Amino acid sequence: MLAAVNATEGTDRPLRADAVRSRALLLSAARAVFAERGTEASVADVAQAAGLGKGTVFRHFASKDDLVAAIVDEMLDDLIVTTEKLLTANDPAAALREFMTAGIDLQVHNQAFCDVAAGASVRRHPLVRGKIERLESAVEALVDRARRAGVVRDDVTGQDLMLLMTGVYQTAAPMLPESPDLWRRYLALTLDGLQPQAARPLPTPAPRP
Amino acid sequence: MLAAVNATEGTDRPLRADAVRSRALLLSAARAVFAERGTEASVADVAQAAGLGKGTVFRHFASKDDLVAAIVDEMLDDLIVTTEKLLTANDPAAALREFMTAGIDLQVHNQAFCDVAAGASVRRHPLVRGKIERLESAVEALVDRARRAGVVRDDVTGQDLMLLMTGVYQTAAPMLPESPDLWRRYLALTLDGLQPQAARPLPTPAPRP
DNA sequence: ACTCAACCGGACCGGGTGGTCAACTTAGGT
DNA sequence: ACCTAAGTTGACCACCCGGTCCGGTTGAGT
Repeated sequence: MLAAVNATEGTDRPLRADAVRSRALLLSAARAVFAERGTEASVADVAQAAGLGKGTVFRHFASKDDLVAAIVDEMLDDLIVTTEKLLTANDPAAALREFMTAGIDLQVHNQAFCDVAAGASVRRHPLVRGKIERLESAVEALVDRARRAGVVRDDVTGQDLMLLMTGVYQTAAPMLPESPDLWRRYLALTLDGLQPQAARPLPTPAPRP
Repeated sequence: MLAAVNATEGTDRPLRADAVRSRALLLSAARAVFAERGTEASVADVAQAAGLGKGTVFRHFASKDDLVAAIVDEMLDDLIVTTEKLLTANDPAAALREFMTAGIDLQVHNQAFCDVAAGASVRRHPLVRGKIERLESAVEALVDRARRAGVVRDDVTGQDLMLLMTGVYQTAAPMLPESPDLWRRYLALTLDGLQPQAARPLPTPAPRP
């Protein structure tokens, strides 16, 4: 009933050796299954991929949402590290382009991240909310720097960049099986639209944060 | 078993009066339900909205896919008419912009069309495939005209426009409840990227049709 | 070696899906 | 008025899902 020993360990007694092993198998399997089939893959599939029973999943994670959130959390950590590294890069324009490339590439290779980027309900999970906010501030800083360097139009915001990252992917997504690199075409086109030279006034303001 | 009297009528005996009425109620309900909740809304929900039993749905449509296809077919007809009308408009640049606006607006107000545009399986339905191809040629002609008038970069294709139409919507989609007009921002940004003046060479060719 | 709490597994539950069917109702030609 | 084929219905089926639970297993402190 109240066996909520999930999330970060260490708060309670240390896990037994077999439980540590199961947890690792579970996370690894969930990473693979959610990457391939998205967050809608079933708990039973994850359990089977881990070679464990379905009940074991719910021993380690109170709900499927918690399991998904744990995996998404990892992915966001990676992207945050990448993005914060880019904040110290020499070329602000290249840094911005590389952030977009990294974000889209992640979606191409990870269906679960597509779901998150496109607004899956796991976004509302407290663990994930916090990470998204941290990613947002890193991206905001990235755009600030590019704007000050005059390499992007000055009416564009960090949130715009986040949304465009998913939008560019979604643009190419229907053709993904036939043209796995098509997203680079639309990324280039979008980056052209972000140039200061291309700027015509935008009709709708960026939404409140 | 072989009661496939669906699709266009007239090939078989005329429908009985009550069947005509039921079919109309069904189509009308399906239009509303799928528009609001997408193609994943259940057959039972459509039946209830029509005030009919679930069995009646399957008398008129052999499968849920066929029902969805019938509704999507109607939507595509509307968009095709709009697009072909724009082929005779005076301003090729405005025509192109209006096509994008119409396509995105349709997605905003019709969840089922979002699903189709984003690659839902109903795209493979023969009825829908044909209509999409007809829409594609109309859009191709629209882009040709704009390209010849020099108002869009010359490396852009009709398929690009189709994909960008859904991409722009998807870009703004996560913010739709809070900012229902945000898509206009990203449409403007994308149109800026489509200007000949903004053009830098695209890294990936358009996919084979 | 013994013990017991921690752990595991899979049958099971309630709810939802697309699809089927036999019993009932009804339209419409005679 | 009547008869029959067409139409309607909701219970029913098989299958899937997330989540629960209890009986059997096992790790680890003694």
